[in-house]
Amino acid sequence: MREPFIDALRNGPSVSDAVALGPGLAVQGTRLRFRRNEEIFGEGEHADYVYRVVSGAVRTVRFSSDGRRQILGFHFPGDVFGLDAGARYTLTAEAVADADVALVRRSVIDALAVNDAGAAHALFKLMQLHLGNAREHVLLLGRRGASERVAAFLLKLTDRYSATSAIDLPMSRADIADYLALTIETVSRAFTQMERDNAIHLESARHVIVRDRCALELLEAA
Amino acid sequence: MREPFIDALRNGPSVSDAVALGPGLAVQGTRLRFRRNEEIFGEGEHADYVYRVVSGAVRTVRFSSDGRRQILGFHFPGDVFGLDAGARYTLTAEAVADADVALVRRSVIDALAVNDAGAAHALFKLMQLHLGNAREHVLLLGRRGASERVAAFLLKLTDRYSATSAIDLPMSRADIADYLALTIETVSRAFTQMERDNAIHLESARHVIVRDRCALELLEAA
DNA sequence: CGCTCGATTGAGCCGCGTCAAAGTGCGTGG
DNA sequence: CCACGCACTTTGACGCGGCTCAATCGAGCG
Repeated sequence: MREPFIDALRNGPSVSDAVALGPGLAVQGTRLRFRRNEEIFGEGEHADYVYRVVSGAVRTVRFSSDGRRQILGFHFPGDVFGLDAGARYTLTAEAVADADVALVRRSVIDALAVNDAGAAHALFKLMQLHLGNAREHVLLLGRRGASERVAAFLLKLTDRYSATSAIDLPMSRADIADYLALTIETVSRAFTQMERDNAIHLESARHVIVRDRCALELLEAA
Repeated sequence: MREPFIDALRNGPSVSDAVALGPGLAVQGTRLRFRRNEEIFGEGEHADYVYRVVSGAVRTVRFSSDGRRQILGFHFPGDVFGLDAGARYTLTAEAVADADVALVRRSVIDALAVNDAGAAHALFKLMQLHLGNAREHVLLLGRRGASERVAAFLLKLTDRYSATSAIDLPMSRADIADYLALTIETVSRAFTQMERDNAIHLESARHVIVRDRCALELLEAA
């Protein structure tokens, strides 16, 4: 059993801090830093904490018995993760890039929800959001081809996390592939094809510039 | 805008009834009957009610712009649906077979949650359950071949809804295909192959008997 | 400068989708 | 009760999109 407060010693000093889990839902928490690919919590562990990304990026993952992995979601600054979970986590969370995360004891959250109906409602809203994301993910995997998936992925990133047309990808091609249920080769080919079609420009592998948003939206809908 | 109480007149008499949405979460509600393929609520409508299956079966669906549909889930007696949803439903619910459903005004639920922390917690647990199901669905679509998906589908049905090895399928091959993101032909071939392998016996198209559960589990994990 | 990991590109193959045609069961009406 | 019709299911032939295997390329870092 890992213990985040012990990790705090490994990862550097932790600070007590106000953690805003949602609108009207701020509680006292701790802050931790994780390095690239470091595990934040693992499937099956006691779900004693709820997390929020402060900086960097986090992925939530599940591994199949055959060794394949499926990334359930990427989480960026402001996103909450680990809230879904009963007694134990049902998935693993890892840092995609070096990340600062805030964490709050679940017991604190539970106590707050009992006394504060507004807080309980905020938690419910968060679950709605996560459920909606999971549903979109099902749609993405169920009813779209490779290039449509990649296009949808890029559009989602621009909409949520970037004010400009430039996207910084903190994750590898392997991460993208395991999120979209494709292979790295197929993802790479989709990027290349989009650049040929002048829909995007690959400044580098991890830095994409959206040239023609409409072209991507067309691809996504296909 | 459709109004369930008006539907009630169309569908027959409705009765006021205690509706148990979860452990320690029973409220006064109404009961309605829907016929096979009838719409219970549609994507985009005001989400004024939460539903629970009393008898029969219900599917939740989303349609793509290209006309393809994805079934997000099947709901059987005891299952709650329509709870996820903000102001409006984000998906459509239809009766797979003739179904009795209980419905409760969302305002009643909200009011209950404000005053009763236990009720709020029960609602949260329901959302956790739904989120877990959606995640399993992502895993199913992301990392499994056709026969593995069908095997997983059958096992899920046996585990949840059947005490014996006999499964009554209320849904068509098209429904199964749109849930598993396959074609009806591929689903049909998977069934046939399983029967050849003596894993199941197809008493009829809608009545499956599991002969070798281990074979199915082996297929599922593949 | 060279090593290593990640990304790209290419060739070939396989599983599932597509198209097409029987086959089956069930409800309806004669 | 039987005959018909329609909807659903099954089966077959074939093509294509994405996976596999393999080689090359490129960038970050010691």
